[in-house]
This record gives sequence, C-alpha cells and structure tokens, in this order.
Amino acid sequence: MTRTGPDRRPTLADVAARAGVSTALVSIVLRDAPGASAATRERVRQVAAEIGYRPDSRARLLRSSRSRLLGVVFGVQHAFHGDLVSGLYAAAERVGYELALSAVTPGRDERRAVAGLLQDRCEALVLLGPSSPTAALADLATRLPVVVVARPVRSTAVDVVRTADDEGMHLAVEHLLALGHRDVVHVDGGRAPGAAERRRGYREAVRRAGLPARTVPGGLAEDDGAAAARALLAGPLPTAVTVFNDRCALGVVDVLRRAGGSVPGDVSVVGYDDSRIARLTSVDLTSVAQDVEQLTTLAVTRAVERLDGVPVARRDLVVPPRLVVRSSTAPPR
Amino acid sequence: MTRTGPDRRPTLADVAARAGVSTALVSIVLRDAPGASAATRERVRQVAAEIGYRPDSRARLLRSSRSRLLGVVFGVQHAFHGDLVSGLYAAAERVGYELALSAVTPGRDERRAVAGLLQDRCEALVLLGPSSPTAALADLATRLPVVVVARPVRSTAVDVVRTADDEGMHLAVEHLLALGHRDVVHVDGGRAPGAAERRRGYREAVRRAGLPARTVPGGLAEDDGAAAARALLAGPLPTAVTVFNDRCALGVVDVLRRAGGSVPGDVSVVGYDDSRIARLTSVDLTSVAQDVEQLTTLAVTRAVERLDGVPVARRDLVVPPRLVVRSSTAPPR
DNA sequence: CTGAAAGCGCTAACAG
DNA sequence: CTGTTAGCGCTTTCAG
Repeated sequence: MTRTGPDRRPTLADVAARAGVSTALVSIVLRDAPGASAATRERVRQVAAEIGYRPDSRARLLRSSRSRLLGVVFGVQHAFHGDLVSGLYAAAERVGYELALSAVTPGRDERRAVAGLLQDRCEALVLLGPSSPTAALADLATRLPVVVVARPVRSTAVDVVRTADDEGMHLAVEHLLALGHRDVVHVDGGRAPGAAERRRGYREAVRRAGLPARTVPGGLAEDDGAAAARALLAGPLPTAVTVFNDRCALGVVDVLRRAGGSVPGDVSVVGYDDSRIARLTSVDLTSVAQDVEQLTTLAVTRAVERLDGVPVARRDLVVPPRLVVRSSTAPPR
Repeated sequence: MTRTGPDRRPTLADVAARAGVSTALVSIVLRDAPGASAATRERVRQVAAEIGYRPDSRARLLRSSRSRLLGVVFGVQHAFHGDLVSGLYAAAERVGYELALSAVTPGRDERRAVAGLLQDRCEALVLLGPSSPTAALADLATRLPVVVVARPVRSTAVDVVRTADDEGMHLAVEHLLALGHRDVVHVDGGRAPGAAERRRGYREAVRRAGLPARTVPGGLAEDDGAAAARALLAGPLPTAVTVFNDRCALGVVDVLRRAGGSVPGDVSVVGYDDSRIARLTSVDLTSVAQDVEQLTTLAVTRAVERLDGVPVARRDLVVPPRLVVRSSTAPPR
C-alpha cells in the first residue's frame, strides 16, 4: 500500500501559473495589499479557491520580520485558564495577532512550555499563573516582552495583569460581616499563584473589623477543600469561611454537608473565580468574579504596546473584582 | 522611547562565523546528524550556548519537507481533554513529533481551530471529541491524516481511537445488577460525543437482564445532572442510576442529597471518566475509567503510521474501559 | 570531515 | 498596475 496523502500542497507559484500572473501579484491579492486591479484580484482569488490554495504561515512568517504571534502558556488542568484562553483568542484577533498555545501538564513543565514558544518565534509571551521564580521570569523578559497574568510578580522586568485579589477578599469578608458574621475563617491556597494576595486581603479585612484572623491550609482542588473542612470540623466551627477558589470551596461545602452541617445555615461559604461550577443551582456559591474580558484584553494590549515600543507608565495592571452573591451565604443563626 | 527588545536573534550564520565553520556544519551538529568531528561538535555547541542560539522552527520546517508537527484540536472547557492533551504530549515526544494546540472556545469553533492548524503545516490532525459532521471530517481527511479521539465516527475516511463506551456501560450496569439493583435509570449525555454509545450500552445491559430501560435527558455539565435529578425526584425514584459522565453525575448526587436522599443509601450512582473530581473522598464516585495512556498512545501511533504509509488493518481502535468501584454504589435497601 | 550552493514558499523593494 | 529580483534562516545535496 502506498502513501495515500494528497500529492503536494498548492503554492503561490501554482496559483500564479494557473492565473497567468506573477507570484508577487498573487501575494498582493491574497494579502489584500494595494497594487492590483479588481479584475486581477477576482481571477486570482478564483484560481486560489479552485485549487484549494492555503498560504503557508511558516514561509510567510519566515519572510516577514514580524510573526504576529503571541505565545500563551497555560495549565491544562485549570478551568480558569480555559476561560482566559478563550478571552485571549478574541483579544488577539481584534488586534491582528495569532495565538500559539503551549500547555503545562504533569509531565511538561513551564520551562519546556516556554522553550517551545520561543522556538516558534513568538513575539511576546503571555504566561497564565506561572510558577517560575521571579528571576527566571525576569531573565525571560530580557529576550522578549513577557506579560504575566493572574499572579503578582515582585519585579519591574515583566508586565503583570491581575485581579486585585486583596480587594476581592475585602469584598467577600465585608459581605459576610454585613450579614452579621463575627467568626470568619480563611481556607487558603498554599503556594498557588495569587494565594498570598488573597490571604493577605482576608487578614486585612478581618483585622480592620477588630476580629481575629484564622487561616487553615487548603489548596486549589476539591480534595484540598475537603481536607480543610475536616480540619475545621475537628474544632469549634466558624460561622463563615472564605476560600481560595471555587473548586476548593466545593470540597469544603461538600464535607460540611456530609457531616450533617448546613450551608449556609451553619456555615456560609464564599468561593473565588465565579467559575461555571459556582453557578450551578445545586451549588450556587457566592463567589468573587474575576473580569476575564478585561484581564485578557489588557494582557494582549500590553504585549502589543511593548512590541510597538509604546512607552507604558505602569507595569502592574490591576483589575477590580466583583462579588457575586448567591445562596451559599446568609446571616448566622 | 525606542524599542527596548534585544537587537536580533542569533542565527545559524552567527554561530558559524563565531565558531569559524560553515553554517552547514553547524546545522549538522545541532541536529545531531552524522558528519562532524567530536571536536567540532564540542566547539559549535559551546558557541551556540554562549550566544544563546535557538533554532528557528519556521525556517527549519520550511526547508525540510516534513514538519513533524501533529495538530491537536481540543475543547478548552473539557477537563478530560486536558488529560488527553497531557498524554498526547508525552506520546508525541516518544516518536519525535511536536504538538500544535488549537482550542475550541465559545467564540472559536472547530472550523477555525482546524484552519489554524492547517496553515501551520501540521502533518496530521488529532481531534478530541469533535462535533463536526462526519462529512466534514471525511472531507478534511482527504487533505491529511485525521485521527478522531473519543467519538465514534461512521466513516472509513478517518481513523478513530475511542473507549468501548458500550462495554463501559455494561460494566456499570452489571456492577449494579450484581449488587441486587433491578431498577436502573440512565442519565444521558444528549448529543455529546460518545453519548449515543453509552446510552446504547446501558440499554443492552439492562435488557439483557430482562429489565426495562429508562433514560432521562442529561448533558455534560453539573447543571444538566442537577436537572435530571430533579426530573427523577418528580416520579418514583430508581434504586440506581448510570450517568453520562462524572460532572453530570456530580450534579445528580448533589441534588439527590440536598433533597434528603442518601447516595448510595437510596440511590446508587455510577459516573464516567474517573476524573479527579470522582476520586475525591468527599464525592467518591464509582466511575468508568478511560485508559488515557492507551488512547493517546494509539492516537499518536496511528497518525504516524498514516504519515509513514504503513498499511493499517482497522480504522477503528477501541480501548477497553475499566470500572472503578467507590462508595457511591451499594446494594439497594 | 567540511564548505559552497541551491532552494523551501513567501514578501518587499524596485523597475518597467 | 504588473513583473523581476532578492532574500528570511535553515537543510541538503554535492564537491573538495
């Protein structure tokens, strides 16, 4: 049995030959560049469609100095990264850039993911919640513009676009205080990107109200939340908890309910991210929403500004969060 | 303010000049191709590292006829696709291929996702649970090898790698029957990839036992499951349900429990996918596991076989599932 | 073992 | 308005 694939992809030259014009002209037509008559355009397009011509992006990028490619590193496990990627595609399209995706998986670390994009000649990198040390990010930024999303970075070498996570927690705590809660515990996210900021926001808000801050270790997945809830159940239960993110909050809610507790009857719970899962009627979690549209638009805009050499005032772009109140929070009994 | 980026990326020629050799030789060394002395290799590598040279994959691919690039289309929202992508990276690496990722998002349909990969000169495409009509897939397959994963396709134009979903449901139902259940309902996945197969498997297994088959509409997310559970609660409750996938099953469990029911006390529940969420101690869902390692390895292998013109006997590769029994199933009261 | 030279498919000056 | 001419950075014969 022989190779079944099509013979060879049609090239510019094929189109040119068949249309009886030069390749340059075909290039002009297909790029919608000025310099061809309407009649020629018509014919060239016709022929291109006929033989199923598709421009070769490699060759195109090789030739033009700019690739108009934005590299994106994301965690394949993070539902929130999925939302961000969706927004990035839209934002990039609006400014005429393409996205090159590179995933971080259990078997493929951030270094590898970045290396792949570098090789693809991306002009700038957008890193979603990267876990690389600041020094590594700064080093990377000497090679090309780097925009870090959803994680604060103590360095002026990279641009950062993030939600004001501390404010998010202020909103969450203030909401609980307004409901009358006086015993609010935070289930934290450990070393996850943004966890420190959220923990800090919680502490500030609670102390500002003259209340003691108490934190129990959590994490970013459901089982971390479950473990945290079991820890809480071991002692006197607080009347409310704020949790690092929605997935973790789900674990908390689940364990509390299975232990016979009511949410929000016995304990009010606030999550973070306003993920799809928080919106389920059956879960209906009060949550802090990040403005994905804004975050992704800013990230792409900033990357492009860097590439265009536009002077930018501040490297740290902070987007305000929004509290979405649902039925997992209520006044204490 | 001027452009801040680095001047220009070093090229092969830069390395060659600095090492005092020809570009061809540098190319040979960096590709680990035969034809250079150990001494030269050493020096070239040294210089390349010094000036931070990185090969330009565009140029490399343009020149060599093969791109060794496998395009992958995945749904950015599907947690299971994340697992598959992880496996695909590993499998591709083992056979010396790279992956180009293209996401399907709410604002970017499958056509767009595929078009992007085509332009990048991928040699073959791996489509995860595609929703395109069979005809479109067949048409695509005339251009390049296409491997569809996790969805049966009624066409010999494309290769398919999937789990024996009918068998998976057989396992689930048989497990329930063995526990003594006689009233088993299926919450289905509607038009989701694989849903028909799972529904069919359920029907077969139930009928084989001489029991009536009953199906209620579900879907692929938690709220679909929640809706299904509410529908079930409206009538006489079955003693067990099999559900299209874990996320949907979670919704079912949640609503049943919130209605005062016990799982598995009143109703046993079996999910599908054995996702991380199923494994939580707090949920602990009995579930049908798909063999990700096997699926991804087969998908990549098959794509490569096509590219190599290896004659392949069957286009439909079916991987057996495995039932993971946890505590959401028990004998009926 | 090494270097020179010819492109891969495309774009961008520049001439006509 | 159209064609010719150089390459982009790399691989790959083919001589030396």
